Amino acid sequence: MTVDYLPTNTHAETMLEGLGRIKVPKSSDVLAARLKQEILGDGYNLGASLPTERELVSTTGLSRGSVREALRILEAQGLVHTRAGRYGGTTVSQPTADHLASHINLYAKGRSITLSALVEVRLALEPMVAALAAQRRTENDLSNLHAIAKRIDWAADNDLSSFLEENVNWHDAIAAASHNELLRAFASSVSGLMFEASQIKEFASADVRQRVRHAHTRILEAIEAGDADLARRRVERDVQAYANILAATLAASADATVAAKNHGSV
Amino acid sequence: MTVDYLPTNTHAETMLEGLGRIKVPKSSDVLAARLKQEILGDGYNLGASLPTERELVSTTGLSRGSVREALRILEAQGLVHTRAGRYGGTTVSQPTADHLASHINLYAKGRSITLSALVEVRLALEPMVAALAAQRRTENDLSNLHAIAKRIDWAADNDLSSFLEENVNWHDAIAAASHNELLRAFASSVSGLMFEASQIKEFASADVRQRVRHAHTRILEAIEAGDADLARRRVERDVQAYANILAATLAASADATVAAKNHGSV
DNA sequence: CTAATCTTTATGGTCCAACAATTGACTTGT
DNA sequence: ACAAGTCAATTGTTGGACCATAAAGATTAG
Repeated sequence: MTVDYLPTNTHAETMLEGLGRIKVPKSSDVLAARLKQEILGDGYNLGASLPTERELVSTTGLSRGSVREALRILEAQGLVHTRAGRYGGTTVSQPTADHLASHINLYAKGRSITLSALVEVRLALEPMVAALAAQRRTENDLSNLHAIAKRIDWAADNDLSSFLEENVNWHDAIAAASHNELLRAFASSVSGLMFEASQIKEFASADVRQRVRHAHTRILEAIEAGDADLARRRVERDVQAYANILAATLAASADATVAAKNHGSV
Repeated sequence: MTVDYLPTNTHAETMLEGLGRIKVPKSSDVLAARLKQEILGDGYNLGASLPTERELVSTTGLSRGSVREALRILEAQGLVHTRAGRYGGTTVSQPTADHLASHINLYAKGRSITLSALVEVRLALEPMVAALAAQRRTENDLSNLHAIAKRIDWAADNDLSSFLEENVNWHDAIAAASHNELLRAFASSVSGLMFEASQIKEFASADVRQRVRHAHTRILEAIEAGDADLARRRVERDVQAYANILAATLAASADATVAAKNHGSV
């Protein structure tokens, strides 16, 4: 990949005024950007096959290594998927919700987002989620919620770890019932982050667990009844209550952040 | 990278019951995951240098190509940054808000999120953003907002395109004033998506522009006064009004989606 | 002595060529 | 008809070589 550039003429600054630093992009980045453009444009439908690596080599003039690096970039962005073997190759795909959640997690962990900041986001998202869920929940959504509620009831008295885990599933199930994919991705990511934080500190005393179960019951009632406003208010109160307990617990120990601990795979 | 696997013994299914498909991960994925774990763990601080490519080659036993593919993956996730030249190398970095926004955009575009779904998310986020902004805005935040408001006033009567663009800046400035980085990243991404959608369809008649300016004035007043509840209510009304106009416009033309058009660079 | 310039060299960027592993279609045998 | 084996195109991986970049250090000019 040849790039036009001018030799550094230190003396002749008189001309060439408007030139800043000349950045020479990497060939893999250029190819990744071009392919991304074609994928997002109207060139490729979902599941369509991109040219093979060796075809890309011949059409672009780059080496196979550079082509492969470009494809790794696109793969990390969830835009393509590659399969080895004959009739394999690189096909166009959609970024999954897990993909997005993973990037949200990376951002939150990298920035050391505080727990109280997470609560604020949750306070923004979850009431809306519940309201939409009340309007749109299907029978399937409801049976999922009932099943999870049952597991939570069992775990509350037996297994604290799975109690917290099922709690995340609960929130995700409600988010799914909202039938708004973007909202669900946001809400579930935040729930996941809260879950990790809850494992670090030791919330969820027996009393708290009891309150959570009660709140869930009332929220599910509202969603089942299709009462959006009621569901919103109850979730609002629930999250607020959780935030208060959190604040009390944090009163002594300095404000905790979402530490960069373990992470899910992309 | 050697991987233990069993030859496909089609007959002897009697034993080995619980074995599903054995996936053989790519060496670059394995290395990327391991490095990611070390970065997110307590191994590396921000700005710390990873081993050089050639060092990784010798310590991992992989080829340089595989090592570089792993590094491209981490780079696409915003976890590292590489510089060429002596004393260059790979250093640990934080995913930027733009990075996250780019991935959110990819998700939304890939899923063909509807405009009404975007409005729902906005309706969840922006009132909270405004309330927090009212509580926490600094003098700097306010002067930014005033400057943008001025530019919007000018553009409203002259340049429709830059009017819409400054509108995005306005929303981002409020989100910045909330001083909640995660909330800001979410809200700004959604604003950006709405902006693209607004360019496709032709909202923003003269009447709408006038309403927007008036709403902005009243919202800024509330934020400047530090009245969180007032700011929340006014934003709520503003977004709701926008949603209504949108619904009316969409009444005839079938519900539009966020088409996969052009995209910003990661 | 100071400042500009050249040199050095460790590092990432790129290319090439070859072989291994994978996998689904095809062929063959029974 | 079904099972097993063969084939071929494609990604996966490796090794080596060389180029481009950039900052520290050495040299030179004034």
